[in-house]
Amino acid sequence: MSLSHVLLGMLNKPASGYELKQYFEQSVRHFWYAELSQIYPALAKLEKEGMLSSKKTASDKGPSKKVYTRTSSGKKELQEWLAAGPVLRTERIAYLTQLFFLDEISNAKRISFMEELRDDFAARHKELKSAETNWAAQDPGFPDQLPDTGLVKHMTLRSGLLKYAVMVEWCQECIAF
Amino acid sequence: MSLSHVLLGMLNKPASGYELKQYFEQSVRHFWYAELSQIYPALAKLEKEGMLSSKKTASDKGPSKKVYTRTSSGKKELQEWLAAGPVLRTERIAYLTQLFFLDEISNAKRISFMEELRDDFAARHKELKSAETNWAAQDPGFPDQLPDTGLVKHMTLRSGLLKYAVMVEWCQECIAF
DNA sequence: TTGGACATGTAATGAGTTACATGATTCT
DNA sequence: AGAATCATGTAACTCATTACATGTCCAA
Repeated sequence: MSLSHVLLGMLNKPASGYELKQYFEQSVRHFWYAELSQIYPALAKLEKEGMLSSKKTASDKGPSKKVYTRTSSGKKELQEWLAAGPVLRTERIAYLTQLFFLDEISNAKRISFMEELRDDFAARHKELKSAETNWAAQDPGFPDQLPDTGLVKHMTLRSGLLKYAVMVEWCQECIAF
Repeated sequence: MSLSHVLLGMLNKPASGYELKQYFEQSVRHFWYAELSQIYPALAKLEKEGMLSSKKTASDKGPSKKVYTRTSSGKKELQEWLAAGPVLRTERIAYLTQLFFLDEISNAKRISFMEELRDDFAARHKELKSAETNWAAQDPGFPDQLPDTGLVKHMTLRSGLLKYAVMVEWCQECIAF
């Protein structure tokens, strides 16, 4: 239901598959993941469906690339997806599932599991914090004078900061217990 | 990588596919989802691999059912999965992805999107809260005298309560802005 | 007797992962 | 010359969703 929509969202500006993968890693990566081997066929399919158009373009570094542009039909599809409201309760959170069954392993292993989890949440929090710092340094309008585009990015960023902060505390509480 | 492990975890006590689906809806549903049409073949595969054994058993209500039991090999597989540490950064959270691109729709639509999101978080919080209340009513040992099994369930429940509470507040903040 | 919960599956399709394959360009 | 990065893909496989198909047992 979804990589296509993510790509349509990212193709706000024309880009090649390789570039899209890089943007992925810097932003959407925190809540969506895709391999290049999934991205290329997805782009081809979107083009076949008329949501994107492409043209070969010389690259500044490396071989020539296939740059995709979102068509009006692609934009419409994206807007319909968004206007239909949030896609809810489809998340699959492996670590919570594991935690739910964690009584199947020893107490020592449970603790190191929770420590690893805490460390990862802390790392994610730190990543977001530094993204925020960089943004603030580069953009004088941050965080109060943002355009719509920046506003929703900021909201997304903030949800991560709040969530990971709570989750780190929660892990500490679990470990302490 | 995973429905199999979830099933192995739930087969702590023998159960049929139909029963497992019901347990799913009551517990794991908050962080994992599976259709019956996915569960049945997964159980069959686990049996073929020697992780489960099954036998046909009469039901109190309805036709006879196929009750699966976890074998020692199945238990070992589960423990290895858990001992390998948390499966991290594989979550795909559709609503955050949508939010990230939400500047593509009108302000009015953005607000109703956030309201719907907030209402769902609030509903999830309420579901967990009532699960906690029921548990407390039925179990005199709740929450301080829990066995390992109950302890990890409580930890999981608590993570959801904390997370959804923060997310509701965050939505409010977004809407107010 | 009919509707609902109980019970188990298959088939077709779509989405995602892992492994493989190829080649251009740039930097050292 | 060799390594790193840039660039695009295919193939085989696994996992997940949607639609279909079938049938039992019980209560109203």
